Amino acid sequence: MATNARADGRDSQGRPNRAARPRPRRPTLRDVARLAGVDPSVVSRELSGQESRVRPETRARVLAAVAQLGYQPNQVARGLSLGRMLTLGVLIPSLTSPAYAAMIAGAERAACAADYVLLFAGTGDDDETMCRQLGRLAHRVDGIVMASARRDGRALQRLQQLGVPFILLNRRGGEADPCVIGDDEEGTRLAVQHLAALGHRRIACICAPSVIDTAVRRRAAFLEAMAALGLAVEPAWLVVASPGDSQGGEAAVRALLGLPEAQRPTALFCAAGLTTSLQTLAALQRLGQRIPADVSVVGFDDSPLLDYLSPPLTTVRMPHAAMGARAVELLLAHLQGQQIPRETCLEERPKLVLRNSTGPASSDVCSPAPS
Amino acid sequence: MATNARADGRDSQGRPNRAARPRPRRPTLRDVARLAGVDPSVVSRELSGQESRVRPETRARVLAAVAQLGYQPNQVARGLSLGRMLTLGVLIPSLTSPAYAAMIAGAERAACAADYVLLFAGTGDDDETMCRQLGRLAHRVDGIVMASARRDGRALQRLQQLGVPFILLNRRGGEADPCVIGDDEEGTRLAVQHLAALGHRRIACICAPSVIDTAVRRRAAFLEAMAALGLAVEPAWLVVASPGDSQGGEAAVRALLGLPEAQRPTALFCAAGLTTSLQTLAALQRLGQRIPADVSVVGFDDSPLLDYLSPPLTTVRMPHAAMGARAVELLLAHLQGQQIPRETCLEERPKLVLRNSTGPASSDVCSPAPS
DNA sequence: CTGAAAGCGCTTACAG
DNA sequence: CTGAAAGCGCTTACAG
Repeated sequence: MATNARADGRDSQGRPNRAARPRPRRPTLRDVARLAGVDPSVVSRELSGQESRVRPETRARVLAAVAQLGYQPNQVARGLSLGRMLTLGVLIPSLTSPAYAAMIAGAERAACAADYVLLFAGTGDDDETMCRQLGRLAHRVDGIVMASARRDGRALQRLQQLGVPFILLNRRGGEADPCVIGDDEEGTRLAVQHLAALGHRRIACICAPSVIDTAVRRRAAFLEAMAALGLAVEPAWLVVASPGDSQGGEAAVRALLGLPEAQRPTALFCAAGLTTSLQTLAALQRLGQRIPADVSVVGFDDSPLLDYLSPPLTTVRMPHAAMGARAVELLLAHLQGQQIPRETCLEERPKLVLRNSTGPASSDVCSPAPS
Repeated sequence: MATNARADGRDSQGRPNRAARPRPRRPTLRDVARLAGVDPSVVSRELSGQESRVRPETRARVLAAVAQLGYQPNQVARGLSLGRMLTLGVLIPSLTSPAYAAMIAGAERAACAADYVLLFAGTGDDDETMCRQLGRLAHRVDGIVMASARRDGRALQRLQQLGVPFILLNRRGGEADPCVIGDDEEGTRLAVQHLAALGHRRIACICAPSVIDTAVRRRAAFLEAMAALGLAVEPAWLVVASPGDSQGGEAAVRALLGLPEAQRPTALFCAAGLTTSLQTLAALQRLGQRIPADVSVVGFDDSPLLDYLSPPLTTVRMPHAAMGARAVELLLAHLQGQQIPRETCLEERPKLVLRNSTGPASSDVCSPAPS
């Protein structure tokens, strides 16, 4: 380390930390009123933007005083008075997951635009932690965005009991729980159609377990898309890999590769998220498969880092940031008394980001590709 | 999409959204007091944990009332009364950068442990946005953690003027600004020593521009480490790549590869962050270099995804989460009137995560490696 | 040990 | 248009 830390909190000149100097009292409404020679309520009215409630002459005095003191309203006091906190809570499984990080970034942007502020709470997608964090947040916010794809656990129930307006993000709820989800069905369709267009007829789907709401929807959409293309699906092609399992991708690959030659898929749609996709890719290569010559792979969820893989991985990119923003916008609309739809599926379409992990089905496929 | 959204905000049974139902009024201190038949101040004292200020008999009544009503104090009112908000603000360049996401995760953990809550504001590492977000946060928080490695801009000055206690995270400030940084010097040393131990004598260093505080420290530490090993450093081996520049890695590699054979580095220490490291790796391979056979590479900042690169990239891993946690802990200590050091360098050491991007210096190196 | 009062900084009917 | 008052939900001296 370059510089010595001084444990006495003073710098080399012996002055106290700037941050430790007595904090100047912030000017209040009353300070402004006194300086302008009016009643505090006048200042309040002027500042709340209620037009023409105040005489121009008075207003000038007030504004001058505000400027002179650099007055900024205390939002906490304002919140207490209004019975609103001007704050939203956001529960998030992981700040280090790119998908959720993107949702949060979008949420933050939307909140900022509405002059709301966001309180975050990490949950590790753990039910107990979610419940605890809900309790912590509930009393400081006007509404809660609960991001998670998990359907099990008691967090949703807790949320309902809390009496705080909320919206779910990235999962569906019961009949009365508003939610925002991405169009995972369309994303799945894009992946399957792309693979089919390359001539693949034996396509496997690696999905997360059914407690993950997105997994349920992707699996169903996969089956639908295959059926729509007239492609049969062997039960063995539907494999489950838990996103938390560091061996999930490998186990899935082994199961698939262990199938009799004629039944072995030529393409994999790995719908269980980024980590599992990477595991799958690595396991395939470790087991001697060339990608995409021997087997094509499409993953779910994107990352700029994917460009640097070899081969770079083709993936479905969801509009995560837009989802986060939408959740906040809807919650805010709801707080203002507007009706909001129970389920909102983003109209921003998922995109297939083409890289190099997919190619034409190898020629030893029994039947020719459909034109 | 599978389900129809009903724009009227009612479910298929015509009931209003759960979230739209009239919000039950939360019980207040007065409700508890009334139920327990005591004065609100008694309840307040009991709940603030001031021991033995209340008769056991009374306490029992109060606690029963609290339990019966499920009372939870309104933290905003509490904050207003205490003159504290029980809230910290965190400015962060990007929620989608793994390094900052990790710091934030650590910060959140520490805040949670102290019953504080965190307000986040994204800045894009843009000075104007930072200033704006500071203004937004300043009046709702007891203190601010400003995370960023940038030294330019007016955000720090703004922060100082605001009069809100603060701490910088991942950069040093002026003589009076408390900060928390990682031991980038040690991280750099690890990288250089590792490379030297493999027999490399011509080691290049790709750094971010000098407005990035960590870049300054890494470059200096690189020079020191090289000198300590008795290794000369050609000026041409010190190359600058801006983390924001999508071509930065490639340009650096071209410059280095363009050097006369005898002067060409056999190893690269890419200290400009994850993205630039990946660009560098890709550019090297695109230009026909085998890694590590022709050239060894060490990157800065880690990610689980790096395991899946080919070759997997050896990197320096900084204790980002611990840094974030420490910043919060120190700020909190400071808020309680404790003196805190002006500069805190994490004693958690950086780790060198060995993967496969480094190997012995190729045999055509002029001089043998030092034992 | 307990109660009554004042106050944190703001907002909003309600009178002038 | 402006002022005085009451109140948001809590805390904390100050008296009993």
